[in-house]
Amino acid sequence: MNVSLKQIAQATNLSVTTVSRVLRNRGEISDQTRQRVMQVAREMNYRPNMLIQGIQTGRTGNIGVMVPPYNPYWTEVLKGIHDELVSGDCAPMTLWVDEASVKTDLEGFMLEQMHRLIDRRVDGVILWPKVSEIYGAHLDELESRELPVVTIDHELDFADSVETDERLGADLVAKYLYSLGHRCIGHLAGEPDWTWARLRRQYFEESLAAFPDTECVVVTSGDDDRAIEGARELLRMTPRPTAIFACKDWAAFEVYRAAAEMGICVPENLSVVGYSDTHLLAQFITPTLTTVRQRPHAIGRKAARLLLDRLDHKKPSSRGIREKVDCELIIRESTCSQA
Amino acid sequence: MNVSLKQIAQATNLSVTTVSRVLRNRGEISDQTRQRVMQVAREMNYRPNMLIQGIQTGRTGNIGVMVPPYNPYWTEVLKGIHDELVSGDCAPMTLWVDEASVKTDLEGFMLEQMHRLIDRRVDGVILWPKVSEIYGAHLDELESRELPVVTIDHELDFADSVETDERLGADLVAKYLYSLGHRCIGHLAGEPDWTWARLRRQYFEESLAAFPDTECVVVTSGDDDRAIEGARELLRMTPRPTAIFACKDWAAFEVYRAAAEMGICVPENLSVVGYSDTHLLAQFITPTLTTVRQRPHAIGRKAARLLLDRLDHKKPSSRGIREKVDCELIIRESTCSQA
DNA sequence: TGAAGATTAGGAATCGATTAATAACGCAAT
DNA sequence: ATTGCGTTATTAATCGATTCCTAATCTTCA
Repeated sequence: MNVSLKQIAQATNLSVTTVSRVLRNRGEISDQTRQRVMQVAREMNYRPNMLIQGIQTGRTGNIGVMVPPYNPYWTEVLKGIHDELVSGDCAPMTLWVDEASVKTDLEGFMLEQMHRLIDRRVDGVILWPKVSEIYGAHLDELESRELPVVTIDHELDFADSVETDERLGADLVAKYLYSLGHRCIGHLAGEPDWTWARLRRQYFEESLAAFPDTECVVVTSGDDDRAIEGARELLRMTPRPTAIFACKDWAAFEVYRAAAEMGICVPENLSVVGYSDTHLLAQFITPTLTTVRQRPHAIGRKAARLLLDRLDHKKPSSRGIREKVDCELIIRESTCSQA
Repeated sequence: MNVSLKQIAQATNLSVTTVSRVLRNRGEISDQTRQRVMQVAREMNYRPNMLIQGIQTGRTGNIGVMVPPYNPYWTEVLKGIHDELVSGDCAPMTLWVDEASVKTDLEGFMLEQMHRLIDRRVDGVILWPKVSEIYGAHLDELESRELPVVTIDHELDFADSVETDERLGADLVAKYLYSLGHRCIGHLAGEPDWTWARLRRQYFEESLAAFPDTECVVVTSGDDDRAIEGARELLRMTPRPTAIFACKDWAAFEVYRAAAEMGICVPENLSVVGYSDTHLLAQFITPTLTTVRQRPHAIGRKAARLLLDRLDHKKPSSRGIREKVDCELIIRESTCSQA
């Protein structure tokens, strides 16, 4: 069981106040008293009770994190968040919202999860929301309580945000494919509910349009399960695209499968580019995948940093800080030049 | 900002006591008063303060989770823990201990992390420790405070544990490879620091020994980075094993690489079996990998359940409950019969 | 009308810790 | 001996909520 100041006070024949002042290093205390308290505290294995500090100062040192289904990318983001929070003497409380496993009343469940965080008096929240979820009741709870919020890969008007520099990523892919000689390029886009999917598509179209004689054909893949249908659709087009930029590595893999079905060789007859550089996937499929490597750990760190700064009132007035994290193109075997 | 009972009391001209009794549904309250309080509480967006309940009842509803580096398997375990805790109105506080990124004083860092949890007064802790870390100071902190502890894939004498039924997994692999005609079989073992690695090896040797005319050659791979060396070593042996059982999917992949280097075809000249059925790896490498599928989500759930039961004193006296979760053999392309 | 009984609401203590204000204490100077 | 100063420790209030105990109502019936 845990030891309280009272017990230390009894053991030392001092008042609770004195013990508190010793341990917090406040006020004048004689050396003798100080050392006696310190020693007894150590012997009794005393540890401060942050619940109390939470009540008194209004700061619990806990940061809520609400994320949709886990995946390798998000695991890295979470690690980044963790590392930065811990370095600031805070701790993350991570709750998941798995759309797939919540059968009914998704909004209700999200509200429940948010209340779980609020009831525990988290100092702030890091969110990874979809556009379709923006106006949910759970966000009102945050806003009305004036809890600092940071979003990732998405923007909310009342919150700060961190995201990959999508413009840069799109530029890298467009420029690279163009340099290989590709002119008719397909894009397998993600659900526009996701900010990143929308931007990725928009910027890619813009980037490609900056090069002469290029054409961009877009198909939206929707759910992961149906990505292969989008891939088939792209490959049935005439003229057939000589390269496909998939909105994420998983979708790129579905392009591989669709191409295999139709007897199209990657990369000889079709160059494929993914996005994320998903661990265990991009490097291990055949052929290995050319992809845009994001920096999820850095993104997580930045999000946490932003939140900690808010808590310390380092950015008092400004609302809606937008941070971008860079990315790079990793060239592997799935792309080659087009004669 | 958050609303307190005091503010509701002022708004309704009642005492804090009465407001509390209404919201907690204790004692006799007139319908009129009850409804007035309820309405005001709703209007003011009141939410209970679990910090207070934590102080008073000694239960915060937070469960500490301490894990080493993230990987797909662990992400699933964490999700299982989360799901079960949430269903029991608790929340996980997950802290990582990444050996690779802690340069010096790993033990000190683990103690720090444990203190982070203890200072926040978690009700219990779920651990994934290595044998070499068992006698660290951070575990003493748990034991001396009598905090309920559940370990995963590992056993500590003062804690409950949940792990895959390694005996079953070893049996499945041994029986299957034997049935394919393999007699000389290699095992690429993991560091014996890990309980699972030790058991996996031990049980596999035992299982295989139960079949006539079989031979099991074992090489310990050590770190992930050096798994390929172990694989090479196995493949240079005479007689060369016709099948290799790798302690985990990642190691199996290294066997693929070593085999490729030496011009050995999988599965024609070498059958390979992995362990875990790691998402994104086992299904996507060529050839797809025969492997033992574990149930990490179920393992996580069970661990959390065990802890919640402890908290409710459902298993008062018994110490060291050992739960096993079953597994199954997923047969894919990396294995074939040996003429 | 008055007392017993049933309702309903409030006061005070409690949980663990912090902090402002105050009370003892020793010591030196007058 | 008394005043005054500086040092050191204690009392009391506070944070938000709960709970035991008590007080103030209102009924009801003799």
